[in-house]
Amino acid sequence: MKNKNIDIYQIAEEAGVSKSTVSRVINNKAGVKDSTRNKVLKVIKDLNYKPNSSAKGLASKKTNTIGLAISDITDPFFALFVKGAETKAMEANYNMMLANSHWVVEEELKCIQMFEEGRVDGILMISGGSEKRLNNYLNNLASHNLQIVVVDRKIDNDKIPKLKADNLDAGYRAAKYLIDLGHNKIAHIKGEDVASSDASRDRVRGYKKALAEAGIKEKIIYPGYFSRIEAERATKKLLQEHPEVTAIFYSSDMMAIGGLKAIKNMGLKIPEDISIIGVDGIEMAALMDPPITTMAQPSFEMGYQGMEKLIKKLEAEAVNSHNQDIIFKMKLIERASTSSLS
Amino acid sequence: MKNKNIDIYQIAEEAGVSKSTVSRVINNKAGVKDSTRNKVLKVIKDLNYKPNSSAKGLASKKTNTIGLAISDITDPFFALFVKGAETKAMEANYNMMLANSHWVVEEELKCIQMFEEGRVDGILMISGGSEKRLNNYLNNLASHNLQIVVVDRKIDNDKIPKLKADNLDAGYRAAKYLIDLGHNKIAHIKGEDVASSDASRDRVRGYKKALAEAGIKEKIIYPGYFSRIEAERATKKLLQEHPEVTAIFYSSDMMAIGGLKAIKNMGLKIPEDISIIGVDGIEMAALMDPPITTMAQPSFEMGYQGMEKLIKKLEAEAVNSHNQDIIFKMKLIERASTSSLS
DNA sequence: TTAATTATTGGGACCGCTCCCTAGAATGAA
DNA sequence: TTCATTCTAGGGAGCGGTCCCAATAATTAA
Repeated sequence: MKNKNIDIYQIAEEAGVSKSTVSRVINNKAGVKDSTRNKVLKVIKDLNYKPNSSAKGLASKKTNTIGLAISDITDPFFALFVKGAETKAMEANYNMMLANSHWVVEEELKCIQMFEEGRVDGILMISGGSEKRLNNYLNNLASHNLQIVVVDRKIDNDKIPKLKADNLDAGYRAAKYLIDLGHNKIAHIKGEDVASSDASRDRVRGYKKALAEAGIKEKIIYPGYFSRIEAERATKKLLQEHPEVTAIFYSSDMMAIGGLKAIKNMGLKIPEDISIIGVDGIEMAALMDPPITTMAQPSFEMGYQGMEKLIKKLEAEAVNSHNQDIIFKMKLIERASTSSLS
Repeated sequence: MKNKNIDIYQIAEEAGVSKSTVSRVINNKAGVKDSTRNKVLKVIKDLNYKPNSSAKGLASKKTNTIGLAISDITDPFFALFVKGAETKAMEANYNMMLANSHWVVEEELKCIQMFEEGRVDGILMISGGSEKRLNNYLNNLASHNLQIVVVDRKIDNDKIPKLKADNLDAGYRAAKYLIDLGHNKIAHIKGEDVASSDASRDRVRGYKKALAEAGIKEKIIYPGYFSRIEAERATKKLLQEHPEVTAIFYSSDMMAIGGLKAIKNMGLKIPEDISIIGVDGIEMAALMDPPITTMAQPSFEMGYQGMEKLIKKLEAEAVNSHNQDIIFKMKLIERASTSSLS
């Protein structure tokens, strides 16, 4: 019933050459007379032959696919990241396996394990999980010969290149921006409460640094857990407990959006009464009323370059020059949610 | 230098059995004494052995991965769809390859071709491309033994199960809802201009049907190309040319969001002056000011069930009962962007 | 207890492709 | 024209599993 797929032997026979020659042609290797090559190429085309990737992978130990592990594809930041990674992968003729960890470490682990079965040549991972598992990655890299590139993750292994946004700088500049506008009662809604997100922690540090530099003593920080809903609640609480606040720096745009709602609901005006600024640069922030000022991350670029670096490592083998980390600066996008203190 | 991966032979030797027995254990097949099984299992665990998927794929003609072809991962609707599909895949222990076609047919084709190299057991595809390529899918399914499930795509092949949202019904109910609110000057911003999107076309038909039923003669339709920006423009034009309009039905939430901006910019109020309703049910629509009423698609569910059907087909082989199509009804979510005509 | 069954294992032929090694063809030098 | 070189092309041994079939061990029936 099932249609047998054509294999390299059939091409060889049809073209009147050996499978070795066909293999050379497929892989574009030297040592084949042009006339022979063309003949084979024609047969391949005519029969619509597609080399079996499992066989190829088995024989060559190269699958030409890379595994991408992320936390949540519905998060606009990740989505853009994936798009960037995918774009580069396509360009370089790589396939991409996607695994969503839904923010839970167990699933993250499950993903990596799937990748370990020799399905991929390398792994690009971006996630904000706990540090505890880092050992595993070390292990994986060591025991299996998988190349790994991580994004926004602290890991102590110089074989693993790291890309990251400069979160400290982003936090610093966001707060500084508010300060320069004349604010001095500046609150911060941070991401995580516990120490599981480097990004959040660094942004908090940046915020503190800017305030310290400006001689502002009071640091008002509430946790928003990177959740819009939580941030909405936190904002309400914050504003009740600190009615003197005139500006809020949110560790993500989604949280800023939640905050915006809370602020409006309290009858306050943005930016007249409260200025708000977020982080991420997702499209949604620009569509709010008012559009929200933000520190934008180059998500697409991060995905693209992460994939690029991974592929380079894969293809360059020994060259160790590909192991330096890449730091991305965020970009301030001024919109109508912030204004100077009048 | 490279660490040789352990293979089935090493497990066999270590456990003092043959590779056949190890294979049986791995695949959980009957005919192995419990004591033997446990012994092998222990060795596998101790050595952290992971069967090579390429070898497995080659020998068994089963990769346990499915290919997902979508148009744009950064579109919230697709993202949720992917999440649903991914969730089901994980549950069933399948891997997922992701391919983004960026809305261009050429890339869509490229994706399929990658999938054809025996990397996947089946393809789940959702896209609004042109019909012209359908032949290819027929071909692919016929010549290679790939299972295919399509979403929101018209294709004349009863071997290919189709899932789709009931777009006609959605268009009908959206318009009907507006009519029931007392509106009778109802415009529609449709998706595509050309005949390339079934979804858009069906929604237009539903809109027309509702108006016809209500005895409303004048049908005001402008193209919005499923683009926020375009819809913003179209809305402006529409309102200039038809100032009598009191309600607009957009073929997508993103377009409704664009429209909302245009309407506000023209100094009109929503819903006092103009009621608007979208389609999709993306989170963003709920966050606008005012929150936008919409016909929500069960995107996650569609992804989940699409994947489920595909996997069932894969594992049931001959059983043809898995070929019926699945139709999803959309759900009206009333929000503040619509109100009755006063 | 012994023959007849049945439950467990081992052996070996592929799966479709890569790659090393060798043989034969073509080309160039002497 | 002959011999040394350089090109091309073919042969065959894996890669790490699956799976059918035969062999051996354990059970059961007679």
